[in-house]
Amino acid sequence: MAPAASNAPSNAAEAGRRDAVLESALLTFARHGYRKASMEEVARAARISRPGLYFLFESKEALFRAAVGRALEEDLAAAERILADTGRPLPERLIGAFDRWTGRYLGPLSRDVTGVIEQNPDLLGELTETAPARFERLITDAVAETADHAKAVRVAQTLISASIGVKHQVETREAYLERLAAAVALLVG
Amino acid sequence: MAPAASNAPSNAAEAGRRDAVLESALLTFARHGYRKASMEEVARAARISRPGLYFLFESKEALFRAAVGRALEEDLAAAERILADTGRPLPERLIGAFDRWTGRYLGPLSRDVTGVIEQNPDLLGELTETAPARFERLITDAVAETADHAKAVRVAQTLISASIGVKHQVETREAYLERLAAAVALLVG
DNA sequence: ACTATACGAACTAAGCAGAAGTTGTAAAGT
DNA sequence: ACTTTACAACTTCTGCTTAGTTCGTATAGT
Repeated sequence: MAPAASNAPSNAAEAGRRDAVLESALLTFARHGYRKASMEEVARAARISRPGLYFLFESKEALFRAAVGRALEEDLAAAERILADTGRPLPERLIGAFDRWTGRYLGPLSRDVTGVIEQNPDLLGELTETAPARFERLITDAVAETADHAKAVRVAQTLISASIGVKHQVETREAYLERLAAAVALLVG
Repeated sequence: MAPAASNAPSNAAEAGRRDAVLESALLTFARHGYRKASMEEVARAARISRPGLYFLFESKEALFRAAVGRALEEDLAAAERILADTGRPLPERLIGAFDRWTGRYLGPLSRDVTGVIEQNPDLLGELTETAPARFERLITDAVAETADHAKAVRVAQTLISASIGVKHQVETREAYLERLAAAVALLVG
């Protein structure tokens, strides 16, 4: 066991530092892929030294898991927040949640955030299954505001399938949102 | 120009021969991919000699285009036939059309028919765009039986997006049909 | 209307040695 | 709580040669 790599941050400042590193690390992984993104490059992007990275994270794998895990948690939390804002109409909230979960990662700039996650399920473990399941749960619960549970399940599943399909059909976030809005209007009108 | 490779079949028997060759050729291409499927192997599967293949088709590319083109045409024609059978309820016909267009190519046996098409758009030319566009047209026209044109367009697009999404989510034809049936029931009920 | 055989040109795969890059750790410094 | 520098072990890339495939065509045969 190395003396470094304190996985539990001891104070708020250190936690913020970790978060900033995870943020830029995810972008670097997304840009070059897990394998071709070197720890050197990740460290440079985070403006720390490479051994400094190993002080914060045990290994490249652990760093990758933490970066993806954090992004997923944040998107899930943001989606939950958006859906909970019952002041706004349900369709609007649903579109907001999908935008945060999927739309956000479309377009030339960050197209491969999804890709780098999908292409390394072995490194991420159960995350690749639990996170989408949690998102489905959020959508189902939101839809259940206006329909019984059984129907909400089917509407949520169809919405998610449509979202995945649209993601494969379009190139831009705008086009995604347009098509998704149509699906939402038809399915929960 | 070679004296062989008569692209326009001169009689019904020769056309049937070509069709049988195209059928097995598509399966061979699907199983090994375009590059790794050799003309030798395609010929063997079609029970003719390799020079015999060159008598029927100008080149490997032409054979591939013909094989994919024929499959697409047949699926499109079958979908059109199914949708035209107005004796059956619309949802049932829609599911049948989607099954022929997409469901048919799911599962361990022929999983890569779609793959070999998607991975060689350069060899297929505009086919990869026109065929899906024609399928969308068929679905839109069918949905227009029960809704105005503007809504039919949106319903058809959402149905197709959902179909693409489900295809990426499931492993078997049965699971695909189950999820698609739910989408159809919700969108054209 | 094909089959069998053969052949050149081009491409692909396999092996392999050496260079370069990467990971994770250590040590010393501030 | 880091940085700089350094190092061993490992993997990946590069360039090269050789060997093997594969495409497309030709020719002779039935």
